[in-house]
Amino acid sequence: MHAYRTHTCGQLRLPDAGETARLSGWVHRKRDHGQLLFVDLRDHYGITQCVIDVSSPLFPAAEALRLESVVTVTGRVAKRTDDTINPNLPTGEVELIIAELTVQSVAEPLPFPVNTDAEYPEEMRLTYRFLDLRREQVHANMMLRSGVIAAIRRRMIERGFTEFQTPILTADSPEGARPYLVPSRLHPGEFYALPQAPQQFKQLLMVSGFDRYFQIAPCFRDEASRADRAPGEFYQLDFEMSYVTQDDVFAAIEPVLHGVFEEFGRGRAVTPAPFPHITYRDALVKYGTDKPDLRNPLVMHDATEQFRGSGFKIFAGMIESDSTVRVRAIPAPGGGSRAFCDRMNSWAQSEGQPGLGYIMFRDGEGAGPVARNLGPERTEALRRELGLKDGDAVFFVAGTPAESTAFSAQARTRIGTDLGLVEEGSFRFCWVVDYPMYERSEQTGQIEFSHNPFSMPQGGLDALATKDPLEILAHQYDIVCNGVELASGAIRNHRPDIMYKAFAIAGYSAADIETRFGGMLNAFRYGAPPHGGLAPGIDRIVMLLADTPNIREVIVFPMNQQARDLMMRAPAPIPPERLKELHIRLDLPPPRAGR
RNA sequence: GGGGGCGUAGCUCAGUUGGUUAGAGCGCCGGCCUGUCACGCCGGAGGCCGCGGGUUCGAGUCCCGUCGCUCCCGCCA
Repeated sequence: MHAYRTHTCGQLRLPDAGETARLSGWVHRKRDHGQLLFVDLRDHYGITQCVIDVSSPLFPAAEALRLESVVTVTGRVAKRTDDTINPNLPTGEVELIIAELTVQSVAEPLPFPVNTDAEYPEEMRLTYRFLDLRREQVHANMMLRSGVIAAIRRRMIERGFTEFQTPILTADSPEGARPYLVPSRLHPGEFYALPQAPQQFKQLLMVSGFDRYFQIAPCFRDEASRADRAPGEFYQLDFEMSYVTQDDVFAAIEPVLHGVFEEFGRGRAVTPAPFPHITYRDALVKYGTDKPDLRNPLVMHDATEQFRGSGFKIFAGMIESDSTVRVRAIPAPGGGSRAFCDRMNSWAQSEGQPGLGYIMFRDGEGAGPVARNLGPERTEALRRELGLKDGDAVFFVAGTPAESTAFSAQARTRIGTDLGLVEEGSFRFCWVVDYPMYERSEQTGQIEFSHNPFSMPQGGLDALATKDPLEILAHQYDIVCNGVELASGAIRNHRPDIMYKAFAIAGYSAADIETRFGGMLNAFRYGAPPHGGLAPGIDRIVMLLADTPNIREVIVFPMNQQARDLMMRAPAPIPPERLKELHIRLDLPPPRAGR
């Protein structure tokens, strides 16, 4: 008989009754009846009830077992009597009668229980991640993640993509986030950088003629974390294609994402391909964000013209004094009660807003202070434009884009949620397209790239030469699911002449470009195919499928919010002799010292 | 860098307008229990109330500072 097991803890069934079996696993739970003891033994595959009574010489040893100790038990598989079957357990029709018992590893008292789904402080969970990972939900999340990655890989290969491993130790490419730097022992004073994304490598692979590349790619960024953004490192499904238009990229990835979400979505509805397209500009008007959650059916309208010169002096005055002010109307079907409107208004005030204006529709006309001041004609025009009826309401958010766009998005979410309009149990995808190539920095007032400097501007060199930079759109797109930005991508700029011009507009000299992107730019001088791609975030995909807002629930060994690995204790100081070998001396005091 | 929330037993939490000896559930230790499956019953141990300072006759509670965790803004093409 095998030293450790003949079956897993999830394997035994009624037909095995009468056989002798050996199981190994963790003591999940014990139920001690004094002269009769049940031990639930758990491994990766499941739980099997083992039983022993006082007639056995092993009984005292079994009674003394600690939760989470690792044991091997051998014995006869017995059919349970009808009244003791556990229908909640796949192995619940049988139990193992313990005849031999070996403790392989003793567990000390646990810092927190493993056999519950209760919530525990993250600090504790991360410090003892190996215990946390034994818990059912977290364990299942990691299996989900592994399955998703395997399915992605299979589907990409089926579609003719080739997987490559691009370098981890590479050059700093200072166009985006702060990189992690790695000192070079062989080259004093010089540093490698960890890639923020394999961006330049994947473009170089297109220039190298491989046509279709992908990688489950680790990416490193030394930036602050968020609940949905891991600090330090994360993974992307990075891919790139040659001789493609934007629509070709969409058509290539939609079936992969749709298929993966169908495969792992446990019956939740998935937007059928082709996914809808929304321009960046439209998204801001209709949803107040470029990450719209389409499960919420509410679509905002620009109501600026209805308020211009109207009797509702607050908005009319704002519109008059600042030409960028917009009034957004958020329809609220079924929201036409005083109680609901007051509640939304109080909520807006609790968010630091002056309030949330509204019109209620009843008896064929608008009610409330806004309607009174606006007058029946404009009110009726609004009602018709928004398709509202008696019992409905419309809310208004006014202001410049900078001060009101984000709040309008919050209000749309709040109103849709409170009215119970948000669809549940579904994945709603869309493409957000036509991002602006440039924007004006709010801090410096300078023109800068709004999204990705590698994007091809729509209209090419001609557009760069003739148009107002702020009017130029890029072949740049995002894919959004349920309000989560899953990926950004672009048709790339593969023409050195257009690159020089594009960077010049953002204030970079030719020498800057040579320094920063010289490797890739040089490659473009020897025949570069038009190409483009996308990079969906693996962690975000698994978060959506696992239905968790916290990215650490889908990463096997995550760091905490301060980018510390509490289990492995990283980062950590380095002994002086190691630093010396790396030609590094720590001269500067820590930022907080000496206060 | 900035803002919000939290910090009481190993864990989850309660703790009144500031008032005697800071509680409960789970876990741990001991006892009882032969059909449970979150087994049940009885008992016990376990606390610098994050840390420092202040107000007060008296602080878990109020004030100031600080540290830690977390969420958000900045940041993340």
